[in-house]
Amino acid sequence: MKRPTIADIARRAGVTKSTVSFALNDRPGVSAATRDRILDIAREMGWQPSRVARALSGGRAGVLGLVVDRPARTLGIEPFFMQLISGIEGELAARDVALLLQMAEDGQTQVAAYRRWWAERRVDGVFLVDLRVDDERIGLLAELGLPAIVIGGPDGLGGLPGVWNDETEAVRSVVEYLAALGHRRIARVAGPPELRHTTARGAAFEAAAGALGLTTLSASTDYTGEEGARATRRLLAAPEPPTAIVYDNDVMALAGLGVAGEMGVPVPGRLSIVAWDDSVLCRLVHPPLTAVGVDIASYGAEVARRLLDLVAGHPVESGCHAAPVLTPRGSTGPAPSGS
Amino acid sequence: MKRPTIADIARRAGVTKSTVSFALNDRPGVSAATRDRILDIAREMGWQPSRVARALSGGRAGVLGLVVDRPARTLGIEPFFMQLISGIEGELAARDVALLLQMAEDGQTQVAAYRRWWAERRVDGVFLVDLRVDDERIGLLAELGLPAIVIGGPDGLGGLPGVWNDETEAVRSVVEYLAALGHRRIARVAGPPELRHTTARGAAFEAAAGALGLTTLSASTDYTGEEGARATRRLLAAPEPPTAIVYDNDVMALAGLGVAGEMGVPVPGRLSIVAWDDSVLCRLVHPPLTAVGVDIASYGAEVARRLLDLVAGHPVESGCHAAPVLTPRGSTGPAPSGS
DNA sequence: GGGAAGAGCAAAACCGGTTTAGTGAATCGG
DNA sequence: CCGATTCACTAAACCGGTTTTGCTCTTCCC
Repeated sequence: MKRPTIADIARRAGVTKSTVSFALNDRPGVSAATRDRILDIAREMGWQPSRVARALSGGRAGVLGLVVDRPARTLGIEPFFMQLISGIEGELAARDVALLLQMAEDGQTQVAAYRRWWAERRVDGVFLVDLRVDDERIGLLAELGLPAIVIGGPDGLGGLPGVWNDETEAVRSVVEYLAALGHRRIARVAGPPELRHTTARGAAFEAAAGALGLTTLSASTDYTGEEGARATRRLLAAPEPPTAIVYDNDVMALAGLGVAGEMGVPVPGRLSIVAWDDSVLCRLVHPPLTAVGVDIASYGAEVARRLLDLVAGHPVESGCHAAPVLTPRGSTGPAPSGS
Repeated sequence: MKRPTIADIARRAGVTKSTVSFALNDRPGVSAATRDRILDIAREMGWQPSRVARALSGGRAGVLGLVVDRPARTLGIEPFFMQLISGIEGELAARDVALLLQMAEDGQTQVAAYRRWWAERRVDGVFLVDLRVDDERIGLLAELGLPAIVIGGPDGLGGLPGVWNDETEAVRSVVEYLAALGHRRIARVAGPPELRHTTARGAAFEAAAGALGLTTLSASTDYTGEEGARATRRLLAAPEPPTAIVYDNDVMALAGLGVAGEMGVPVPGRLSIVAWDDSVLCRLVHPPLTAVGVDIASYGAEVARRLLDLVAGHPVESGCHAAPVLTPRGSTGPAPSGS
């Protein structure tokens, strides 16, 4: 099956390519009669513009790119990215913009991916996720002049616009919630320390706990369930184990619940569990996990809208998307009286 | 930062665009000296071909497309797709081919997506996943002449090449495994009946159970954890509940385990649970879930290789990728003696 | 030594759009 | 009634590659 081009339309309408182009793009310089005739013919022939040709003639490619750098074994299971992509997608599909996805194992590959996309003129703009402490991507994108929006923030954006969720408040509400239940020793199983995200949340956690005079413990992980399980095992085996653990993602919280079950530690009897990144996963297990999080899909949608604006040439400023909400469920309860 | 074009290179090398093109593509008609000089200049200027321009001049776009049609709330959590995409990606990235991803809520949107990608010349080929019983996409792609490969099979491909995993054998091994443990009433919590995948597995399940004289029960779901939980609740509340349940994906198995816990049904004491689609998820909970599945990432890689071959013009035939493997873990055990 | 073959490159067409410059006719103002 | 504008459209350049055609200069061979 062959695709009609504007030249085909022009031939049938008895005009030139340029007139067809003007008519199809609703630009002045074409009489109403001619315009209608051209539109009719285009519709009848089932014409659709070639994005490739449009992109070449200086127009936009109609493609945005996202590089995800977490290891595949984590990604497969963490709902966050799929939710995020789903939200982004919804916004893009409505405007006939496509999403290019790449998974990169390490930061170097990731930088290379952005650079290649730019050099090959594949994308009009990119999303930046999982900002690191000294992120070389920031400088790269600024240098290339590739429109980009940072998912996360508000610090370290280096001039790039970003969208984030205000976690300070949420962290405090979680800590206060646990303190109100009588917990005095609380632990945090954190994500990779090289992520800005992790350190910011960690600082808020320490500050909130300190303000209430709580003792804190913490462990760093790579976000995988395995490391979440290992960290939990170590925390619970300590002479003075924590009575509550906050996990930096839902997968690790799930793993923590599994370890507690395996070690015979009742939840929430002797251990309370809180998951960051609320997702369906948290509601499926028994007991269901108390969790804190935002609607990730709407987060993705907002980020997508801003990047579309940016690509369109409109000024875009950074902003907060939402404050995460704490949803108490069965995995948290009063601290054991013995401790 | 501006990107160098072959015209820039030609100017610096004192030759024409065509000579540069020939040199850069290793085609005859250029002397070794000129070729080297051109390559040096190109390297020095950091030239990269514009995929857009290449795509326009009859070449390939260097993009493959995947439309995923499960509802976002399932997708977010089901490891399958991320694993699959990860496997596909690995193969594509090595060849500088990009992956276009779209999520479509319903079949109609999905068909529209493929049609639009084709009309806009955005992709060179597409992956087809979650084949339905009467899948209109098959006919569409054949009509459009868009290279496609079906993930799943072997039936209903309508002339399109496909790759699948041989599940008949695996289903039988699961049923025999449960029978050997003394289970006589086994249930299956299946995926959507409109998927070919589901009906094929169901037929194999019934056949295997029938051959061993087992009683079977079954429930249809939409693959979400919620429906998995609901189905489990109904099955367990029956006058004669099954002693083992096989779930069509890992998320529902997880939900089933949660429901069992909630209802006070010990696993594997009174209920054995088997998950299809083995994933990290299965190893994180307590007890860990007995599961059957294949390495999905390598599955994705194989599918990607075949589609790349197809797009390159090489003949590609259908084939089986692997036979799923049963991995017994803690969620299965001897049938309760009382039943 | 003259014709054919072939190497090495230039010139130009092409892909399918967008965009600018140009043209002839109708319209307008004074 | 004539010059200036506007209107509707044509012609052609352009984006950055690929590919075909054509030209020139060697080289080979009888």
